[in-house]
Parts: sequence; C-alpha cells; structure tokens
Amino acid sequence: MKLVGTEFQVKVWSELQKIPYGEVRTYKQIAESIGSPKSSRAVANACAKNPHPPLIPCHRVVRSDGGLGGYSAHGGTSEKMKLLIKESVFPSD
DNA sequence: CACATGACCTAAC
DNA sequence: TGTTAGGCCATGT
Repeated sequence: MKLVGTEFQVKVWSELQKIPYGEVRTYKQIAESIGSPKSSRAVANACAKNPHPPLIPCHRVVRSDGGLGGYSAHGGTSEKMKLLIKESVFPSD
C-alpha cells in the first residue's frame, strides 16, 4: 500500500504510522519530525485529509495542550476520544 | 496569483 | 487561570 499525495502529507502520514499503540504525538511533534516545527497547522490539515483513516492513526494525534483536537475521519471527535480512552491514553474521568 | 479555510501554537491582558 | 489576538503553514478555490 502506498500513500499518494503531496510530499508534506506523505511525510506526516508516515510519522503517524510510526506512532505505537498506547502512545500519542502532538501536532507540533509531528511537524518537528518532518522538519517543519512551525507547520503544526499544515500537519493537522494533512491528518484531516488523510486518504485512509484505518491506515493512519490520526486519532493518536493530540494538541500540545493535551486536548484532543478534532477528528474528521469518522465518528467525529467523540470517536477519537473513545479510541484514546480505549488505549489508556486519554483520562476517562 | 490572491483569498479563504483548518484537527494549531505562543504571547499578552 | 481564562480569554483574545497575532502568527504560521499547506491546500483548495
């Protein structure tokens, strides 16, 4: 399976796939990983435009404040929260 | 090419 | 501590 899109998106998606189970990365971290620490916004965009939601753990990407951020893939932010809680990454209380 | 959009971040009040 | 304003980047129209 090969992801297709802009270089930026491919880099972001690749980083997302590097996120292991039970771990979360901030948009800023991803931005830094691809060499553009200030592109946190564009990173979020790439996640939102990810072509294969089940193939990319976009739900493991959260804000630097500890917030969830969003989830345009499926179910919405609620589904993302549920997934994070299920992976014990997000406090259920 | 210019404008508008978005799941952001930091600083200031 | 909570809210507001400005900046920053990539993409689509």
